[in-house]
Amino acid sequence: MPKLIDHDVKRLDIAQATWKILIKEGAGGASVRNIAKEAGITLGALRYYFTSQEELMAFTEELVHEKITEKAAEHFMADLAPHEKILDLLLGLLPQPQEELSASKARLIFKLQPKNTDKPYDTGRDSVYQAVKSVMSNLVMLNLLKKDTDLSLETDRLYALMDGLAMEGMLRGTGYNPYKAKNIIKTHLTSICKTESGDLY
Amino acid sequence: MPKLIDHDVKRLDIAQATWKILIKEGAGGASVRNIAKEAGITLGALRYYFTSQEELMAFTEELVHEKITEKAAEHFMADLAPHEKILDLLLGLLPQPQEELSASKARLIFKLQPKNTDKPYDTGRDSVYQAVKSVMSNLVMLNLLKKDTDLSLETDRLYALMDGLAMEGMLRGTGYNPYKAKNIIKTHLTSICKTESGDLY
DNA sequence: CTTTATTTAATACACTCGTATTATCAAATA
DNA sequence: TATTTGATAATACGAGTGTATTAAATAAAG
Repeated sequence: MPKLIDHDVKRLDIAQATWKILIKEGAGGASVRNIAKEAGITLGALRYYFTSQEELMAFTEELVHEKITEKAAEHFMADLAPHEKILDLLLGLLPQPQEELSASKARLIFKLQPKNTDKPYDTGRDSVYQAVKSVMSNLVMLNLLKKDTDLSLETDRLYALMDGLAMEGMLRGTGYNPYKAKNIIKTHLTSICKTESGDLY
Repeated sequence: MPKLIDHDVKRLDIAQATWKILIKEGAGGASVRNIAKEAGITLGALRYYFTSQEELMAFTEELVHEKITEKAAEHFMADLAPHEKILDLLLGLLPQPQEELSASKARLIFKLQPKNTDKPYDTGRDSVYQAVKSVMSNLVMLNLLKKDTDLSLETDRLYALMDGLAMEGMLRGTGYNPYKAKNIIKTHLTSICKTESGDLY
């Protein structure tokens, strides 16, 4: 009977506005009023689609993680050599310059946002950690890792490196050099892979 | 003529209270009222010692960086084998469990705090970056690095790794395992150092 | 056209924020 | 002791926050 507005589409619109605000002003600027203004709706309209700010944030965070997981899956299915695929995948997890809706930055902001629940951060729900795990698992399958590699340790090492690089990418506004990040990841992959098969990276 | 209260000592007290609040509640909880309560003084008293919140924050951030630089210098002068010194130094830059006033956590919080100035983050003023640079520089002096090492790249790689590990340490409350971090750093140092001199780490 | 459910808009409430103002208290000098 | 100056305390102001409430507008169904 009412106006024909797709509820889910509108929720996506609002979540994207939230996303945009988060990147532009950080978590501190993500007030419901700011978000409503960014989405071009009023406060009441926003509250019609999301009954609380917490719900909106959870929805947006989920959206960001879905986007990252999706992107990683696409890279996995690319028609490239394994080492090329892996390199592209990892680079895709970092902020890109002039990226309007950076999933990497948004993920970091959510990750660093202190939840009122005092439970520690759950890496199991981190899309980037899952992607890194997949990458390492693939390297094992392809028998590319050096002998006597501690898989768990190397997974955590690569994960920490990715988080550090992502942070660097987020904090540096314009003067961020993605080529440097690419070279760092290449160096890292080379150092954990067997050397016998030549310089893959 | 007045009460005999050392101005600078009191400013340090307040800065320490700020530090404590930052770690306990994050940057969002660091309101002047919260800080005053933590320091056991009133709002007016706080404003007497710091004319603005911004000044207080800058003072506290400076204090944190001084503490880190100091600690790193101590480690450098320790009477240990070079590789032991370096390992201890790097570990000292990470959050330690049950550490009341963690300089590492406080530094990260400041680093991630979006300044109203839109200038990008200046690594030159980051005490941890300086420490990492010193470490790498030392490895060069001692001729411990592998041949054809890209010093700038490896410095940035280690820096990113340290930031990632520090983040992990900050986000995990109780379930944080410093031994894992130690092993990761050991592995990393081994991978960038020459192998001929045996397993140093 | 009227009804009805959906969507929007506007305003209000209680709270916290940083800052400012003002008066009061304490102690060392004269 | 009186005075002066450092230090403290209490309160207020305007802005911003999340949420709640209520009235209005919209468009499909009868």
